[in-house]
Amino acid sequence: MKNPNPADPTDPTDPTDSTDPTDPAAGPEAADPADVSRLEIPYRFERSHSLAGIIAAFDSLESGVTTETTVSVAGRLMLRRDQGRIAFATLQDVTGRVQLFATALATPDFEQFTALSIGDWVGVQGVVMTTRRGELSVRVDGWVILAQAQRQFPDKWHGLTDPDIRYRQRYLDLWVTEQARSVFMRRSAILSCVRRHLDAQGFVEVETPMLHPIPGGAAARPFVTRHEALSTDFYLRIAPELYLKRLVVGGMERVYEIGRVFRNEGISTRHNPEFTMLELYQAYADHSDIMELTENLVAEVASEVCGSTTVTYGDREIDFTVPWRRLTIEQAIAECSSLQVSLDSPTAELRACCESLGIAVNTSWGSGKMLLEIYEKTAEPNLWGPVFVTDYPAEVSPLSREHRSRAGYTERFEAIVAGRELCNAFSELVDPAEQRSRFEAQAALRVGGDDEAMVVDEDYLRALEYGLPPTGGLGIGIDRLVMLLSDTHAIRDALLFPTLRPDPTL
RNA sequence: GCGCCUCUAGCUCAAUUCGGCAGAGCAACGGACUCUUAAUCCGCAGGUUCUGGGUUCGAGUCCCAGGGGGCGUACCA
Repeated sequence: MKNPNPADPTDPTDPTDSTDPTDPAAGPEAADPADVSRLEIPYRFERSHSLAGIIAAFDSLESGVTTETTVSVAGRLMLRRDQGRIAFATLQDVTGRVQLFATALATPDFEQFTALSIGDWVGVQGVVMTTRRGELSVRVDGWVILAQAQRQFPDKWHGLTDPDIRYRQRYLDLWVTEQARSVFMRRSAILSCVRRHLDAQGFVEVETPMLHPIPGGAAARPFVTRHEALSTDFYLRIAPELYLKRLVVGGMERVYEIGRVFRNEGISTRHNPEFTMLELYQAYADHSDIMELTENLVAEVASEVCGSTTVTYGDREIDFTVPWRRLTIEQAIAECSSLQVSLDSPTAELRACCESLGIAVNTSWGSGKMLLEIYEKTAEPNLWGPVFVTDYPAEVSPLSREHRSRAGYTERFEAIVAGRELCNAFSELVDPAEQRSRFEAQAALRVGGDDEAMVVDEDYLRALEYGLPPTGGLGIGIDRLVMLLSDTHAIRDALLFPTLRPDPTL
């Protein structure tokens, strides 16, 4: 540490030099010895321990012990208990809280220390000790102010409850809402765990464009933006899928991307206009391989991040232990509603079924779309899971390969957990001619007014014509995974800065 | 987008069915206090009651319009 005593009286930059109230030459401006705003802010501070690190290292210290170990710590002052000639304060950093113990004898500029405000950032250096009551503390043998809180912090006990302030001023929420801190630390742990597992299996992380000349890879309304130099509109990507499969054509046999995708659709407890998607593609694999990969990945992440493959979600438990259950769409419908329907059912029967469920049937819908709607209405919200729902109709799966033994179906599956889709995956459609006709069917829907239908991507078709080997692909909504593994029920609680209407008062 | 609910001090909340002087705790500020744990005690200050209209002798409260947020719903992952 360059400057072991931040308040060293021999240090020419010591801020206390300029705040001597007895110095008549200082004039009226030097009136208040406790005015912290006059202290100089250093350019760096060398820290020896995080606060959790202090707790871990001195866990078993008995009451009333003063060690000979000097540490330096930093964080925000969150509580202060002045006691005359001594003072206690609670220092907090992202890892935890430790008490500071200051005395008029041991602490330089004691008066200024007790004038610190709640929320001020301080760096403290001193010996580790326990108080008579046994509270692990750092004695303030030296200290510097690292930043002033010029605005008042929220109530030290109640914190923030207004969701609007919590999301708009996340920088405050993170200090006063313990749960918010833990969710975001866990989110970070989940992401690094996912990457570690995929890397270990030989997957390569890649980055593909976010500005797409043609929106593709999903059915969603895109955001449009403009590149001035090229005089061209671009779309913010709604999925990286088609670029990742181009990379498999290019010989990158196992690729994944974790990144933001953008969909110009509604905001709800489960939807944010920008969200994080994991997509991966594995050459030579089919949907069964991807199912195994998915359940193993999620179970391992749960185990490492939550300590168990069984986690609590709301008032129930989710057991991610492998293998997960598998159900075809028809089986899922039958189990949840006792309706017996499939692609083989007469169209009139499917239509009647939709109408009795209150689903407004569009004339452009085929049997596949009606079957999917029936599934989404009757089964999906009632499946607790985790369960793989398989064999989606080709009509609603324009990028999936036909089922090897069931005509009209594809080798596509979704994992359903807590009544919601966690992932979407399939044996990839590799036949360029078939892909062209699926795109054209989508384009026809688009002409019919469906502005979420896909458009023909000629370059992607050209790539397929060079040859895409058998490939399995997977997309996982990372935000939803974070929600499931952190027991949060609104996506904005899993996002540091959820999309909000701009504050009209700013 | 639609429906319902909500907005009071920096923060958390009060303000008597059905309209009658806008208040408390914490924080801040001044003071006391050598082992506190949301420290305690004394004192002081703090308001465009989201905004704009209206009804009324009188509006935080009732009505209308607008704004922010929440929940549900639709699209969607």
